[in-house]
Amino acid sequence: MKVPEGFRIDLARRVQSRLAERVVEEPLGEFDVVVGLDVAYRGDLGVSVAAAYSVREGKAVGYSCSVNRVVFPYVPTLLSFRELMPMVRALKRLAISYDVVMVDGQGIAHPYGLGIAAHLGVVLGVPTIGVAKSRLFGDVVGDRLVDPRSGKVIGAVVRCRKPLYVSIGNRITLDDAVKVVKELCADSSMPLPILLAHNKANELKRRAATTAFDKWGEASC
DNA sequence: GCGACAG
DNA sequence: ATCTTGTCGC
Repeated sequence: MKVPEGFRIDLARRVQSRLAERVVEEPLGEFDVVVGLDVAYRGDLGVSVAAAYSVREGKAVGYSCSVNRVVFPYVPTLLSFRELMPMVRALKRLAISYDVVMVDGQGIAHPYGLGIAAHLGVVLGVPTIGVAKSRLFGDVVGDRLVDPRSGKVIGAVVRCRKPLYVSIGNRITLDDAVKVVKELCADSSMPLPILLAHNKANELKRRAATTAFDKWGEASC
């Protein structure tokens, strides 16, 4: 799949830069329910899942999903244009309320300061954390990710089984983001909420609907 | 021009 | 991310 005809990458950059200015850094405070978001693919179908995990109860307390036609290719730094809508749709279907959302991808550790976790957080005005399995932007200095242009800290390297690149998405501080991730790193390679979403998405994609798509390319699941 | 590059 | 079964090893 190629970038849609007429898509202006230069304008996409400006949108990212402007939305990045809206990222809010503030303490998270008390929290219980953490939602994990992930998307699995099958051909041109994208299956997104929101998994709600209660720290207090120590178990999953709810799931929601959305099946969508993929409309944009994977392009480093433009992941939002491929996965943001599917993720938002799954999250909006979640019945239970939550305190913070963990997204499989970067927060502000992005060349324009707006990885998918920050993008989703700003658009929905909700607290988000970016948790990536690999690095996109920033220099690794000890256990920190530093912006090579400004020298400012934009993320942290947190070790679960393998190193994870954690950065704030919105309405949280890096210290709180790291605290949340560490607290949910059980024994897997990804924090529990994201792992639950990942597994559920892979389970659902095997029987993804081939019918009932609406005009926006979304189907039930 | 060359190298890097979330999922 | 996805295409893909069994298999070698801690």
